[in-house]
Amino acid sequence: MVTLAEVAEHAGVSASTVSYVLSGKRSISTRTRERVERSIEQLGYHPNAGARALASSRSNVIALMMPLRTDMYVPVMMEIAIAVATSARAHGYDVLLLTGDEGPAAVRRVAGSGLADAMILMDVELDDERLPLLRDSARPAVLIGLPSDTAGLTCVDLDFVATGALCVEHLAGLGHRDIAVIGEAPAVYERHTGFAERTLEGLRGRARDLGVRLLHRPCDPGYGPTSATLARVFDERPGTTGFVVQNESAVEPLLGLLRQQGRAVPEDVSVIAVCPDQVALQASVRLTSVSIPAEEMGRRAVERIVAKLAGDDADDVTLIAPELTVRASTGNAPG
Amino acid sequence: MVTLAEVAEHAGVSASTVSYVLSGKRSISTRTRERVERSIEQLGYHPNAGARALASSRSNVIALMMPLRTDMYVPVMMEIAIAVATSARAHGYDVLLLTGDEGPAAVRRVAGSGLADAMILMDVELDDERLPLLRDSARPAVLIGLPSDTAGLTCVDLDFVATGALCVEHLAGLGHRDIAVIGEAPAVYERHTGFAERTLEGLRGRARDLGVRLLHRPCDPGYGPTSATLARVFDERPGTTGFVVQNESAVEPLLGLLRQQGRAVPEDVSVIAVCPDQVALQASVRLTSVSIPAEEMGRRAVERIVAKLAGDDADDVTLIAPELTVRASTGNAPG
DNA sequence: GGGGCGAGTCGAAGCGCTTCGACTCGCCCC
DNA sequence: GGGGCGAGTCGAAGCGCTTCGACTCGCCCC
Repeated sequence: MVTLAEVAEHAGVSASTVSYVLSGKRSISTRTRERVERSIEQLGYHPNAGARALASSRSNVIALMMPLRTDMYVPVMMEIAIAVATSARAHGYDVLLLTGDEGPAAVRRVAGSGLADAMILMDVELDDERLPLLRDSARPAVLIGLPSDTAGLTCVDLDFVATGALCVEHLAGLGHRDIAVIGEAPAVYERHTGFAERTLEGLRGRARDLGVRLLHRPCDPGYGPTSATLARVFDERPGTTGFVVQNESAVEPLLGLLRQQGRAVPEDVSVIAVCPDQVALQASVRLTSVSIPAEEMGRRAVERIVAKLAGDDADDVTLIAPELTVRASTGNAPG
Repeated sequence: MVTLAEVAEHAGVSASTVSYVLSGKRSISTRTRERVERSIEQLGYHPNAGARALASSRSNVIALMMPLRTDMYVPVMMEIAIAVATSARAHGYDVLLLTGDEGPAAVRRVAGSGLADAMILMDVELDDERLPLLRDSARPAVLIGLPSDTAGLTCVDLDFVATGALCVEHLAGLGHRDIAVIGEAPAVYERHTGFAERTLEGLRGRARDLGVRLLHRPCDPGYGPTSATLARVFDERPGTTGFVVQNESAVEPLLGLLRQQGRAVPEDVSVIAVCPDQVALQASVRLTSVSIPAEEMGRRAVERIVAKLAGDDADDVTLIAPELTVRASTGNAPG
């Protein structure tokens, strides 16, 4: 391993000068800077991360806490993770991958050891057990998701309440009076996952405002559960003409089942999904959807973290406004 | 931040004694050890990661290089990543998340800076540009995937050649003489991704041996491309009765399309998939499949890395034998 | 009863950086 | 012409650990 001292010797300057060339914290003459840069290049020098962290008390690492479970929104999680990693690198940070199963202990460990300067948390529950620790911690944190009480926290999320409202509005505007919601797996609601609860809140609120009947049914992933859920819906509300789907793995099964039952989309039944654009476009009917801006969520979270590490200590909630794209799966209610 | 020196003072011992309690590298009396452990507990001490890395030249971090692209096997990638993170923690390591877009530069940076002690690489191409660097590097590395030339490298992968062979064998054994392969996206083959090419090799080889006709068609993700690919297949080979699907996003569309065409599965057409068990079980027909053991791949990669970090410097290739599970989507060829 | 040995503990050095204070030197200004 | 100032550079200290050598002490053995 090449050290800074070796670079200094090679360039004929002191170690501190090399350090200042690297950090730019003091002015260096062009002549010296170029000489040092040439030595760095020639020797293939990379600053030792541990030494740098120890001396500066900055690791230049951001921890990302991902859910361990893979029962929901896998592509969204993955896209967020990749966006976080990519944006972090663009700001000079690396990303440490933590899984949610370590829980609060991971927060303590990472904060205490200086492994990371800050953390980003995904899969936030309404009353998440990691929150008290984050509020106390000296290290900045950003949540991707929204707990019940956001006081003292910085959050980035899609505005899922508005998302739910938007879906009902769109369907109601087309004349649908009986709307069914195919939701996430029951387990997702049982642990009070923020986005699922908030979407429901938005759906119900607007349905009430507009005098539309709303039936919500959680749905385990896959064809079988979707089929059972659909049967139950038509059993309880035979007049259902509008569907809101917030469950990626139910999308294609639902479309296939409706086709089999001879219900045309959108002539007989309208379907709107809350999902990434990619899913909406790859389905067998091009879906009207509210997109989940995973890349933007990851990127914005990193931007907030970087700002906080640079001294901005405001806590705030960034809600991304939902965008509804009308495609081929929604139309006027029949009759 | 609490330091080791503060723990030492609190416990009334020297700093080195605390260090030896932590590492267990020298014997410590039970009395002293318990006193130190109590102080650590009471003060909430966490060793500083940077200082530890600097002094020991070990970061206890494993770098995981993931593909940036999300055009294939997202759930598999995600499951591997989670398995790597979980197993790494079980062995006392943390995981640094790198994306593939930094390429060889990332390998140099991580190795040179001591950010990580070792690395795991995913999404390996047959002639991957990162390989020469890995062969030279002093730091251990494990590939999840298989390049053309494995000399000087340690790899873990499903035996995709055997996987391909197994699929053809199963269908041929049921009397199918015309088999079509719905493959990954064209881009996956264009960049010579190891697993895709190897599966094809296995499929073709065994088809030749058994005198079965094989038609391979790459397929972009989604319903539209699957539909077009299927039409092309039946156009070129109207007698096709067996399908091998190695493309997760084509599975449900394919089943739906066959149903629409009035082709019963498995009475008229047999379908076998190469995919995680979860996908096979959630499809509209319970699929006969060769499973992709993502969790095992991630775990084994970590085990090999940990062994190498402990001094085992053997290079070897771990090929996981494929397992075929017969479910409801394959049966005797018609007629 | 003295020598040797292992268990247990300590002190100091060193890992490779950053950063602070101090120094030199040339220029500009009154 | 002397004082002040900013640009440019250096040396030393210090960040919080690990690890090596050395020391003490009690026990066991011949």
